[in-house]
Amino acid sequence: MSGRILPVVFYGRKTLAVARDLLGQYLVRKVSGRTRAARIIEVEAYIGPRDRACHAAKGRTKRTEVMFGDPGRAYVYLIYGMYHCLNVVTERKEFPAAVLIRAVEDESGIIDGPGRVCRAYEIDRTLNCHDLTQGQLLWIEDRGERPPKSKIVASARIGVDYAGDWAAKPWRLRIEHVPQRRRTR
DNA sequence: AGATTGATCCAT
DNA sequence: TGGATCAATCTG
Repeated sequence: MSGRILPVVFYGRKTLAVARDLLGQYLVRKVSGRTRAARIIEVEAYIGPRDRACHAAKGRTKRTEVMFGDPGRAYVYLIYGMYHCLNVVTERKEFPAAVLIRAVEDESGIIDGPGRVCRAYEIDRTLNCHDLTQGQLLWIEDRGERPPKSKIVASARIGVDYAGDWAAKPWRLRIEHVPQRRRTR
């Protein structure tokens, strides 16, 4: 099974459009000679220097630098000293924005939560800044399984209460028929 | 509800 | 250079 590797022009668009269009696409990971793929079912958008939930709102630092660069790169960071989160960089160069991959589905079932996705697919900071458009190590491809717009449900982003008004933006997108794990926060 | 865990960032 | 913070998850 294979599909069309998403090119730079896919990523270099408005972040919400990229986020929506990433749903149903396949995250593909090649590690030690084995290739695995998982369908993306939930994402979150982080959009620009004014979005207080976006790491780049704190400025351009070594960590956030990749978000200011070319679209189609991976932004991978360590959170709580234990888990990794995978984002894809969007928009034009110099405009910091990204889409967080929050949940996927593969033959083993649903992998819910960005830390679990990275753990299951062996994604860590060695892949930070990785070019997702080259079909090597890690990429995203279109297998023609994108959901209709009517099946996408939007809600507030998770774990960004510190972001004031920006926390309420409905920038978390999920394919609706996929059951959601209960969350207490 | 509380513990875990370490890189990062900024104020002391 | 220390210490608060954190796009999370696991165990109770």
